[in-house]
Amino acid sequence: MESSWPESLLSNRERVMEELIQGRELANQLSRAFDTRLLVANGHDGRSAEGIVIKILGSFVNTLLILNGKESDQEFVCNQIQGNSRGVGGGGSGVGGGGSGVSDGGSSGGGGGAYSSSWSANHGHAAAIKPEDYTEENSCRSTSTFKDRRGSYKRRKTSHSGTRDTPALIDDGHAWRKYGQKNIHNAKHPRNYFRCTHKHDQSCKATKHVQQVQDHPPVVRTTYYGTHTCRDYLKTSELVLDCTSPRDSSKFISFENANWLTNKQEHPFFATFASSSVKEEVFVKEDIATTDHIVTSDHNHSVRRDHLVSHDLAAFESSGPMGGFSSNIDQYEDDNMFWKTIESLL
DNA sequence: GAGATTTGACCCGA
DNA sequence: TCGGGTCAAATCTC
Repeated sequence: MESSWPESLLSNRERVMEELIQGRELANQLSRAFDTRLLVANGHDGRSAEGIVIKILGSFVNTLLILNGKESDQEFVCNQIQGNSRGVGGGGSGVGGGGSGVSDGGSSGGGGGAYSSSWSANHGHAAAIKPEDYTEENSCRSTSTFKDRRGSYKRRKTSHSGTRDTPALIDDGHAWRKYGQKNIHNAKHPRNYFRCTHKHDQSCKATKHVQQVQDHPPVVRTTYYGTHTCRDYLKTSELVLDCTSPRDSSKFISFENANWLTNKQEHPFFATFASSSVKEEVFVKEDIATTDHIVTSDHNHSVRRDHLVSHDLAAFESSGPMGGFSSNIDQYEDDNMFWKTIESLL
């Protein structure tokens, strides 16, 4: 089989594999630690977990840099992460933080979640509601005045993008603003309605509905509608490894809540470690329809990174400074063998 | 004072 | 007609 990988990447394959294997090992360690609650039971203060998480991040960062033809030093990467994780732990703002932004309750320490398969099928479809639909003519019928336009909207049709069940409200990396709450017929808990904070300034059509559907154990169902068309570099960045055939879907790794204002000019990748969030989350999605693996820690870290590997090609819109990453990797999509190996590792 | 949340009103589709 | 989705004024929080 002739590989389409360039020589530089071929020579780095082993290193990539080593990094990924190491990352997997570290992730397993962390997973075991949380699963058995050893961190608490043994009186750990969380720093051991932090170290593991940092190593995992460093390993994946190394992998990505290698893939991008850049050398890296894991120790340096870890230092970058640790450096930014100090002195910020108590605060936090933006999505999920205390203060501004819809925080999804700010209770992101829950843990696992699962997307419905419909996410993949529908993600990337714009919401049925379009700005041009909101004309005076069709949105303000009857006797409503210009000031009193409550309820004047065009109801969505089929823009359902996916659902996610989690034990608690989670921070999905986007800035949401609550715009409504309704008691639902035959439902124990009210449904909360959120829209993207950038609905108006960037015409982002993404919305979501959040409703607790179960008490014991608590299950919160988040239903997403539409896709984000906003560019919030202050809070969100996404890194994609769009490297398999469309049939096999994609892998993308997102680093969310990145502060692109910090050093972004010099190296946008490392700029992602300048976050000021309070949560740390490693989210590896193997297959939306089958298996989810989520490892979440919530011990007052300043680093919050989502590593999301999904099968949704359309999910990632080459956004912001990370766009080049995707294009660099795209050309190697024929090498399924290698990426299947990576996939199995992840 | 700015931005987020609450809450009742209004509209649409089934 | 009813249930659900959205709007927007009022209120709250920082």
